[in-house]
Amino acid sequence: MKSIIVRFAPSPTGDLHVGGIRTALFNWLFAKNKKGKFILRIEDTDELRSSKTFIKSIIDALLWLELKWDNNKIFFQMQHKDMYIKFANLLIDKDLAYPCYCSKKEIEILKKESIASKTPFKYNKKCSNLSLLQRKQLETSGKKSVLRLRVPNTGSTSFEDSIRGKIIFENSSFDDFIILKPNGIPTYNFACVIDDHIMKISHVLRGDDHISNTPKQIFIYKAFNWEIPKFAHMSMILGKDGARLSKRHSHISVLNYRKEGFLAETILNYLALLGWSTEDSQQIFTIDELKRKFSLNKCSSSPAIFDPVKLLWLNSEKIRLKTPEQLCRLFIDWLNYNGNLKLIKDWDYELLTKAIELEHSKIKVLKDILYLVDFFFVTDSELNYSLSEYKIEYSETINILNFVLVKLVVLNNFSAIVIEQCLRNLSKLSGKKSSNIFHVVRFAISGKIKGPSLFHMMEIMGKHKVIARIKFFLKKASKYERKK
RNA sequence: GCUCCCAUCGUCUAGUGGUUUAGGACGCAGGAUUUUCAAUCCUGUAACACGAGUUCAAAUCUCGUUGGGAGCACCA
Repeated sequence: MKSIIVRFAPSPTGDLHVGGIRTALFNWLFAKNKKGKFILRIEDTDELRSSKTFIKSIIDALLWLELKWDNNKIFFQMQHKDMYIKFANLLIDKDLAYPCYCSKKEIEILKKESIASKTPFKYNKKCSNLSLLQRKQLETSGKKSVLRLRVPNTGSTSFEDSIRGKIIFENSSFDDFIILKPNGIPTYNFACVIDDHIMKISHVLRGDDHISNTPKQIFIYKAFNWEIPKFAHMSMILGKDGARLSKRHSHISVLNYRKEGFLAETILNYLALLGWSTEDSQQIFTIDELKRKFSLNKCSSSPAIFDPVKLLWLNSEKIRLKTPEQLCRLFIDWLNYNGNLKLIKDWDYELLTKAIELEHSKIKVLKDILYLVDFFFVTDSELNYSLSEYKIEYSETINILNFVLVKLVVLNNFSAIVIEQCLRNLSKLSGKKSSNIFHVVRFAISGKIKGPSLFHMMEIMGKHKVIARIKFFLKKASKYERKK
């Protein structure tokens, strides 16, 4: 059996967006599932728009998502310019391609004419039958040429798409397209075929925007008499407005999701769900499960709209599956990635882990941890009391807190259970509603009206800090009241 | 304009002629639980684009209509 080799071939003309990552992911999953190879090829033949920055960001994104490519090296097309010319010469020798001396301006005029007459543009083959002598004359007169492929103008070309089934094109709808630019650099379709051939690519898995390139590429395969790989075209990912993500929303790099605190495996899991599914509609997968279960015939042929709300849900599910220790590590790595590690430089990691455990169910993105647990670590005066939502009146608040203080000071065992008992007793003793007591204490020590389980939060904070906080709050409150 | 692709709840999808009063997930609404916020657990909400045909039987097959998308570069 032929060995399975696939490739991901981005052009470094922009950051990798979710559409690009999905293509990479499906190729990678397909390779892993079939125990094949996954190759990374950078299609940098567009000299004008390609940049090193984008190459770096593409590699960074793949590394973050751990979509590792095989052979431990990256193929750059521009490092193999000579190879394309060699192959092109082969076609000239067999007269399957010919140089064309028409200038860009001449072609422009032809195009305008075809628009005016409402017929599709096709190159008029003006240069297709020049004699060798004529070519030489044009060349010595300084005329630049491109290389065009001879395309059959009768019959049809078809291929069996692994996702969509048979797709047929009439050959007459194609013209003799350009395979080599005047500077000797190949055009996309030519370079793609040469590379896929020399890399022994067995399956070409890409976005369905390439469907109409496929017959052109088949013309090239046939000209060389090469074996044609299997093609599979997956549906596009669209934005909320139903427009293709890769164009109008192209500024959204996947690395942005990293910055926001999404987990790499969330991105992969979610993207896998866009255009692929299992019979039981399973939603949450480990990466190993994805590798094991992925198959092309479960890929959908209709486009999918990217839903950030579901992505967020999935991320919180993934986060819930982590241990507090793992999350703490992930959080630190995330701060480090964003250059914000200094924000927690005085924080005690052991306390942080406990705090994370306490608020685990509320964390949707890593970013959330910061504002969810910061009150454990900041100094009393750094605490921002959000008074706007605070409901209980001043005198009552002072009253309760003074009671609480007296009770807490004498507590030897400052564990959640004991604290709870203590505060509930206080409620009975004083006749004050327990919910009021809890509310007031919560606000005094955290500055918030929402938060983790009160008694656990107090236990973790420790007796010393809890008492100090309450005292600090009382002082602050009395000042505030006097000002009023 | 030409060519190609696509069409099930708001969104992602299951479904490949009868097992379907169309299943799951996100979302949304209501309830239970709870010291708050979450989480959790129930319950509910909502779809086969339309029209012909094939068939005893169609979301599923065929054709047409409509709608959406992509491609038509000396971009990839």
